[in-house]
Amino acid sequence: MANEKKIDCVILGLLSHEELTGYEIKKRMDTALSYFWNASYGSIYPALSDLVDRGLAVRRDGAASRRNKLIYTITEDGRNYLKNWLAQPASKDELRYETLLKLFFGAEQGEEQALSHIEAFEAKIKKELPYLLSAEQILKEHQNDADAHKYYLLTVSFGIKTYHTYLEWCAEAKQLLSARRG
Amino acid sequence: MANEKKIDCVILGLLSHEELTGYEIKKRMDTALSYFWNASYGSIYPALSDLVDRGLAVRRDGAASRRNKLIYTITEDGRNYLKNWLAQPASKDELRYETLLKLFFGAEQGEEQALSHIEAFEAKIKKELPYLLSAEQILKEHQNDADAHKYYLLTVSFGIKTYHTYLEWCAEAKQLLSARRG
DNA sequence: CATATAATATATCATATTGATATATTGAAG
DNA sequence: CTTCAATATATCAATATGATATATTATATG
Repeated sequence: MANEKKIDCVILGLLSHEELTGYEIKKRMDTALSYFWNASYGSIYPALSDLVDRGLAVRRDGAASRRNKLIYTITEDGRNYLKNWLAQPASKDELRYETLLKLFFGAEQGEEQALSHIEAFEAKIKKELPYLLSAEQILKEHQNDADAHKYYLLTVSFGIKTYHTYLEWCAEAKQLLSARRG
Repeated sequence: MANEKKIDCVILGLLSHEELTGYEIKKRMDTALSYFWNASYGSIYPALSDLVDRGLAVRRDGAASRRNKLIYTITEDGRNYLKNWLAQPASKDELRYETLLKLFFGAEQGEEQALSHIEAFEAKIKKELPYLLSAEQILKEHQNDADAHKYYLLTVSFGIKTYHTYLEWCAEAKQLLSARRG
């Protein structure tokens, strides 16, 4: 055990909520999960075929309705596989912030450049925050509709809290760097 | 441009501060950078050989002093390569938090398990926080010794701020889940 | 109504990275 | 004088990214 591929688990997790196409899975990833998890088409599509081969998901041809849409549904085995993975402690939580990395080596670049990295980061966070806030709004309203909403809300509130902290840090960091220039 | 491998840039960045062995690079990564960047031996050692081949670093045999220690130093070309990369905007900032991922799919596992994921996360953060706080202390005392310290301090304060927010969130999340049980 | 554009949809592949493991030396503790 | 932890380099299968190719459908615009 504990050898589960992450991509299989995320996909099964999303399929545990609803049946989806590969494209829709990527969209969910880019919206609902993007502030704590990411995946590319290059891992999603092969993983979907693999999950079908292993009987953890089934593929249905949605062509009846329109175009070559392939719809995936989780199986009982898939649900058990997911549950087994969920029962294990999280093996890794990590950040990969290129902004922080560039800032760490700031002595090599000077304050102007360091400042512009912070400003770009700040702008990115300010742009994403409204989406999280509106998601929170909607989730709070429909809190009792589905059990999944409660957990979704927990992760959204994590995102909102950390994003606010990021903005606080940006303000302080900018001040610290600017002050030294004057 | 903009095709720089991340691993090359982190290594050159660390070498811009001081000459290091591959093992020491990994150690720096695991301590000073771990809360915003990570890398494995499997990427460090091949990258070092590659950097030497491309003239961005030089390898010196430290065997004179002891054992088969290979010490790496950044070259002028290496420094220029680093500066060029630093001048470009950060291409990606992302989290990869398995804890949040498992929590997102909480409906499939129930509140007990969700709670234990949060508790494990909380414990991990509480364990790491003191290291950041002591680093902050030391950096503040030696703030003016080297230019690099100022930038290091910026990233450390980012870590401290976000970790405190994580702990706040943990408390709220635990309460939310526990309240519903009673 | 034609057509340009954006969104939907699947797929592949070279390149990058992880995670695990193997091997050996050195320093410190008991 | 031996065991244990730390130092040190290295490799490799498995995994994931990032970029790109291709085609269809829906929508907007002159």
